[in-house]
Order: sequence, then structure tokens, then C-alpha cells
Amino acid sequence: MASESLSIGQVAAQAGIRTSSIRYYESVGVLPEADRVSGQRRYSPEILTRLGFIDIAQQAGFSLDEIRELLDGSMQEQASDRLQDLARRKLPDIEELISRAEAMKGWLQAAGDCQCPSLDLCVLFSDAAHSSLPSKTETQRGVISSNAS
Amino acid sequence: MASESLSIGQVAAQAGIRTSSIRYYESVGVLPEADRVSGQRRYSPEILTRLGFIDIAQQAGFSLDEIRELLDGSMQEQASDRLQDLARRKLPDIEELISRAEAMKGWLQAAGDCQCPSLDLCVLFSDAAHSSLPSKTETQRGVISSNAS
DNA sequence: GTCCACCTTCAACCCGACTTGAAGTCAAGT
DNA sequence: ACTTGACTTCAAGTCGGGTTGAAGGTGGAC
Repeated sequence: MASESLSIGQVAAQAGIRTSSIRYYESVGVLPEADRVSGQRRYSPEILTRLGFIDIAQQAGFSLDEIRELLDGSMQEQASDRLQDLARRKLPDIEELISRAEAMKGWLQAAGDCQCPSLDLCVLFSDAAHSSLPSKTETQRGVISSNAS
Repeated sequence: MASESLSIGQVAAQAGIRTSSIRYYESVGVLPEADRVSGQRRYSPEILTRLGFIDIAQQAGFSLDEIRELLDGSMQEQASDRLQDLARRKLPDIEELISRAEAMKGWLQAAGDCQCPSLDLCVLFSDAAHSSLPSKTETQRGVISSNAS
């Protein structure tokens, strides 16, 4: 059966991404060069784990470059050293991200209940409503973007 | 004193951003057109509150378009209705963001302690280490990126 | 009266992360 | 044989969020 070898289209379908993304990932090195059968990429199911990891890591703020660094390391000597290193460097960032996100969540909840006739008067738009944030640090210029429907 | 009118340069310095960003923000409508004194923008100190809000909203996952929508609303009738609406639409996104970020934080902490000789064997790279995540929803393709030093 | 820092506009460029399009290859089905 | 559909490569385009550069204006100090 085809239980051992997947085409790029099958992988894409199962991972919920486009084939073009897979090729792009390969081109930037976050996926290894795939085996070919008459020119066409063949994947073993483990690729799905890897794609899942890439997805999560992206969500969590790693760039594709960083993900490549992580995954390159995973195949080499001293892998866990490099992993530890990267993980420790990245932790403060994600913690700051979480605290920013929590602050915004609080703001959104308050905003969801806002009844102010004019938002100029509303506390939500005064400094007090967001002064609890870490404010801008030089060590992190985080950007979160999401395009919900 | 200059306590009431700030130049773009002063605003930029106090907000910790570039003048070019301020002009860009104005051009895309997240900042109102500034008053001019012989061609040069003059700001009252409240602009800093606004810039702070923009910063936070960006960190929290709003695009400049969404921020404009929010702030446009803040000056109009039914402002709080629109604010409530946007806030409620955005809350699930930020909650998902937080849960993803928390999951990655857990992963990073585990990775920071990893002693595995080969990361192929390491649980961190198996499905189990991140299967607790919401996985990809169609309603959100969130991206968080941060460029720490 | 000219030097200087700071301001102006506008177009062009940059970056990451993809997507799209054109042109061609390959294996299976009829 | 030929069509179909999924694949291939490579270059170029897109999008958000800005930055950069050229060419010029303004006003206060010397």
C-alpha cells in the first residue's frame, strides 16, 4: 500500500498546507531534500511530524531561519547543546509575548463590555488601561499577526 | 513652554520609534493628520497615548487596518458598539494565541533541559510533545514573529 | 547671510513568507 | 496515441509593515 510513501500533494493535504509551501520550506532548508521517484518528491509519514513541529514553532515566534537552526542541530553531534542554547535564548521572548497577549486579552474583555458613549472618555483609551504592559523593550520587537475571518 | 506642542522628532524619541513610522502611521490612517506649523507636524502629548495603544494593539495581533477601524470608531457615534464588536471578534484569536504560546513555552522549557544524545530519539520531536495544541484551525493562521538580539 | 539641525514629500526599496504563472515531465487510463 | 492530472523548475508577484534616499523648505544662532 501507499502507507510508506507520500506524494507532495498527499503530504500537503494531510498537513493542511499548500504544496508550494512544502517546496518553499525545502528551498529554505527547514525540510531536507526529499527523495525522488522519477523526479517527484516522495515522503515518509514522519514528514508530517516535522511539518507539525514547524507549524508550532512558527506560531511560537520562531522564524524559518531559527527553525532551520534548530532542526539542523537535531541531526548532529552536540545537538542537545544547541537545542538547549536556542531554547534558553528564546524563552524570555515567548514569556514577554505571553504577558503582552494576556494584557491585550484583558483589554479586549473590558472592551467587549464597554458602554461608554464616547471612547475618548473611556478608561480603555487612557494610559491606565495598558500601563501594566512591559512596554517597549529594545530586546524584543514582537509582532503578532493573525488574519481571522 | 514646549509642554503643549511636540515636533515629530520629539514624539518619535519619546515613543521610541522612528519619525518615518509616525508618517507611515499617518499615511495609513492609524494616526490622524497632524496640525501643521509652517508645514511641520505638531503634536499634543496625547499622541503618545495613542502610539502606546497602537503598539500594544500590534503586539496583540491587530493589523494596522484593524487598529484604524478601532480608532476611527472611537471618535464616532456608536463607538462602543463597534469596539465591542471588534473586541469580541478578536478575543478567540488572542486566546488561541496564548494557548499556542503557552504550549511553546512548555516545549522550550523542556528543550532547555534536554540531554538526549540524539534529538531524533528525543520526545520533544515526537508528536506527543506538541499534540496538546489546538492544531491548525481554518479561522486562524496566526503568525508571531519576534526578532530578539 | 549663511550654517545647521530638523523638517517636508514622494518613490523606491527591503524583509519574510509565501503564492502564482509559464513551460515542461511523467505515468496511468482509454 | 493521446489526454489527464499531478508533478517539476524558476522567476516574478504579493502583502504587511515599514525604511531609505533624493531634493528641497524653515527657522534660529552666529
